[in-house]
Amino acid sequence: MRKVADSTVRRLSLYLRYLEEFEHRGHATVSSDALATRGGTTSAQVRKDLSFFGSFGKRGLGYPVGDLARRLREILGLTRRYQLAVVGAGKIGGALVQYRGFRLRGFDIVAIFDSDPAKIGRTFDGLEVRDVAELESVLAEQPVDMGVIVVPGEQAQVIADRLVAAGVKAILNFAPAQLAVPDEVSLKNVNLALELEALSFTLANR
Amino acid sequence: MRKVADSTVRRLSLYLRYLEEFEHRGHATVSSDALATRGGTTSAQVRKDLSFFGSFGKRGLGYPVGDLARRLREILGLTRRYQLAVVGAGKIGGALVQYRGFRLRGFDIVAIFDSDPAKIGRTFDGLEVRDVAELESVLAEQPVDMGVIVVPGEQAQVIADRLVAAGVKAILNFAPAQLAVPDEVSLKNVNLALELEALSFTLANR
DNA sequence: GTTTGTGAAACGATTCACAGCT
DNA sequence: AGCTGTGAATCGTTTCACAAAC
Repeated sequence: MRKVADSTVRRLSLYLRYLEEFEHRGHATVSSDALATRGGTTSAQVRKDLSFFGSFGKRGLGYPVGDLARRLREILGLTRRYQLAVVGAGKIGGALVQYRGFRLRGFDIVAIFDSDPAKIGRTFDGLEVRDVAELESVLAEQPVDMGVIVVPGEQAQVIADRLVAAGVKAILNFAPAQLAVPDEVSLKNVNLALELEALSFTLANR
Repeated sequence: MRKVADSTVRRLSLYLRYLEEFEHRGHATVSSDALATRGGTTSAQVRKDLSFFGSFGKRGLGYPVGDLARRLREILGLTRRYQLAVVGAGKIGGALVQYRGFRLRGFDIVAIFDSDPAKIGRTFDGLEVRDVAELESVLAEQPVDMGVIVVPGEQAQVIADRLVAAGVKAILNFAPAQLAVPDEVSLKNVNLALELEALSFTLANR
């Protein structure tokens, strides 16, 4: 498959949400312009994004809401569920486990690890915190598709290496660290301090 | 000031962190190449990014670590502290309040709100959850620079409007919603489901 | 008449490459 | 000799504009 820009993929996810809204409101078709207005972009952008994957619309009519939503789910790989392991049972790690939005969209957190004896054995939403020392053995028995790293920055690379060795093919990293992973593993970073600093920049440069 | 690309600002934040590392290790100067290697980018990129704001280096020598870090803090607006209000005292909201990383980098959460009577009056890290009905009166007495929205998607726009009316100039939005804010208010979105779906896309299209 | 799909044009960001300073 | 600062070249993304389909 041709290389798809990250920004394109993000917009596809958004389009899918908007389509679900339109579907819910009983619309049978939707125009690129309607989708664009909903998402704050342009109709040309919507059509370019979609045309990358095929030709889904009817000229003069627009796109069939249900069909397009289905196709986007296929394209985004959302026709199956994903198993996730969270490493780090601190405030954020615990919050992620208990957050229902992930499950709702097909992502099941099936394991959570920590190295702190005070946290091991606690449960979040019925999920017991396991000793991170057992990461390999737990994942051998219960394989996961993605790993979520929520440990301090210094420990993040070691955890990433262990997740990769355990067969994880995608990592969502919340630690403020620049992780190195093999090419075949995909990596996304969420760095909250970075977002706040970007806001700070705009406040300082108005 | 000329328009600065968002990607540039993100890299400046990263450069600042790397400079702090180099400073900590006692380096007096650092080359664009050293910074680039540390951050996984190119030396030309580093020089372009910096040259946007001035000429900080010495040819043949590199950049003075301490001076450049200071300048980057000025550019990013990090020479002052910022007061933040969090709206939504659920799992994520609570986790943010208790997360020490923000305070460490100059962002103080001084108020947290929720509409759930079961949560109002609870404290996180000594900070009492206030009724969101009191948002305007609390912020009138204790003004904040930034608002953090951690409420369900349907409520996010109303909260954004109220924060803006209360004088907030920057918003960090965790709700899965496309918020409309006036031009003079800066907005950053963090959408975790979107990140997971981007990972899902790469898994589905390898 | 409406709206898609798509080449072409415009724009923006990154990389190249080198003159100029230390 | 080493490394910055930057104009020029390249690359990638977005917008334009219109022929084709309904």
